Amino acid sequence: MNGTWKRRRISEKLAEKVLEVAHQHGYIPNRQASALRKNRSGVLGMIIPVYDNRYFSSIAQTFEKLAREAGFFPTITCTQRDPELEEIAARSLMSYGAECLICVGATDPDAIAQITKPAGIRTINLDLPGTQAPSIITDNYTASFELTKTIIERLDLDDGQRTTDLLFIGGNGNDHNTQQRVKGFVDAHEDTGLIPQDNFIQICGYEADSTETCFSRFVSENSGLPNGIFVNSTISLEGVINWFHKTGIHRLNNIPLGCFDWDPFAALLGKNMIMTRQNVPEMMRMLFKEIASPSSNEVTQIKAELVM
Amino acid sequence: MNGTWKRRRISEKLAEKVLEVAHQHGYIPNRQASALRKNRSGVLGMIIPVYDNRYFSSIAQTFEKLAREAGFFPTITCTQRDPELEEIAARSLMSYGAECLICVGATDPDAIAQITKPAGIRTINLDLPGTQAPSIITDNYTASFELTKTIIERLDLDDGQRTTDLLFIGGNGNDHNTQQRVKGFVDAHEDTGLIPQDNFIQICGYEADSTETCFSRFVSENSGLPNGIFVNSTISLEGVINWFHKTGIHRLNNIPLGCFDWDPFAALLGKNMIMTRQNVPEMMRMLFKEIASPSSNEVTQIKAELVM
DNA sequence: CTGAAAGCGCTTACAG
DNA sequence: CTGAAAGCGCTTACAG
Repeated sequence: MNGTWKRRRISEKLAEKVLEVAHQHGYIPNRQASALRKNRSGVLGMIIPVYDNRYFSSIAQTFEKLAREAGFFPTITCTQRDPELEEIAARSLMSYGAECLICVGATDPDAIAQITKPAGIRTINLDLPGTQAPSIITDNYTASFELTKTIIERLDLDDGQRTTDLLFIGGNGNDHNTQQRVKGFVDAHEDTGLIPQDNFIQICGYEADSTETCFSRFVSENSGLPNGIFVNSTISLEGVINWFHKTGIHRLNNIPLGCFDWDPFAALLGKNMIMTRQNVPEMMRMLFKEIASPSSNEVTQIKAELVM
Repeated sequence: MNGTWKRRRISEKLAEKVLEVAHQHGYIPNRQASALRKNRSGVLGMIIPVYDNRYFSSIAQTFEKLAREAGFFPTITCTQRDPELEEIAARSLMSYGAECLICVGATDPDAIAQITKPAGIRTINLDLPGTQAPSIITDNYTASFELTKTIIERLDLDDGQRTTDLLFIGGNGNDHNTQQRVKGFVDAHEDTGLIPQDNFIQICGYEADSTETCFSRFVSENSGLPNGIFVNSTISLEGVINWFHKTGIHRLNNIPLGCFDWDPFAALLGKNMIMTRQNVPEMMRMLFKEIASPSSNEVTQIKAELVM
């Protein structure tokens, strides 16, 4: 049934007859048994924070397509940015025979590599880098630098003003991406001869709720809206937009709003929306190159695109 | 390692010692071998059209969460509304031992039930119904009726006008959901003493591109915008919004726009957006009820919610 | 009560 | 060249 008859003295005619009968009876090979014997399952596991935004859903969709085309069986599991769930999911995928584990935006990729290593299972990091496995990520610094510059150009600054009153909001202070994006944000200020205020950098988590709360507090402490906003992900953007929705959505039109990540509907909100679109197809291409021929534990950075 | 020691005369102390050593060595049980022997894999398979919209991504996310809570191993695969890929994916999931196959928005759910039946594998349909397995779907007729009524209320109709000039766009004429939504659309007209024009019902596929092309053609043939628009899914909405983006996004404010499906950013586009939000948590609750205790091949309809 | 054998559905090295 | 045995990592019915 698996084609090995070709290596035997079995006629094509007989083989076809057998295959035909098997097909009629609805025979489906048991890949679990095959995997057990061959010590090769063809399963490619992926853990990903969530499905419900364009960046991650597009990663999941492209990954599945390419994996199937390469003859693998893709299995994705979403782990809600919960490090404990990430470990459980990793073990579970290994239990089910995953040959290789792709960790997307994992809280602690090195901890997962630590689990897979003794079992001889490879790990590849995507979106957030680690040190124990090859990593493929966006060039967050450059993309953030460019996004910030573009927002600053659109700000309504007084002559001789040294500060921008531009707010950076959202993200996780412990993750590499947020750190690099803050760095790009700060450097873009300096590059323009401006300085960002300390309390204008609000790292309050990615979640919509926490971002909305944070933004609301910021506005009341600041006694008004900032000059412009840099939102760190579409997930956080939901929180910011919710605040505007509750307090007057038209105010969105008066303020330059940059968002790190892209969404087709969000891109059309307000008159001043600028979005960063990460290059998912290219990241996936690099991922399958890495799967096909393993390299060293280096970080590959992919350029993102500015969408206005 | 699997807990059966409790049925033997093995002391807890010894068991713990063994488990501890196994843990230190990074032992992970092989679920494929276990599944082979027990003839029970714990794998729950799901096929779904795409991940990249809120409705399907939320189904995927909730499914995974509940499956894991119920002790199953969820495996989702997206099949791009391609009937051939749906069959391949179904066979593939069966090969990997899926105990039960959940078909979400499948083009031909009965064809898949036909494949799984001989292997003794259950099928459950979600979103689109079939006749060979239990189905859990949205009450499309009622939701469409209500959405249409709400759009009609907002139309700027002349006194004595018999037609609404309200456009229905998007969807697939062969699928049950589109048929029911068109029925609700027509009946809501009649209920108001109005009639929909024939050429104002444009079933042009769900894809953004085909909807944009169709809308563009409609506007030029109609020599202008319709009075209002009923868009059949957020996927089709992307096409309509793209058209407005290219031709003047401000015009969105002047036209009541209803969309069957919900998206947090789309909900805030224009001043006249009305969205139908399908009740994913309730659908998932019913799904796991069905998984736990199989019923007959009936269709369960879940009410959707209107979001303004 | 418990050790050891049989067997799940495959693949492949080996004997004849 | 090819039939039949061994074995992948588990679980469980059975013998003693």
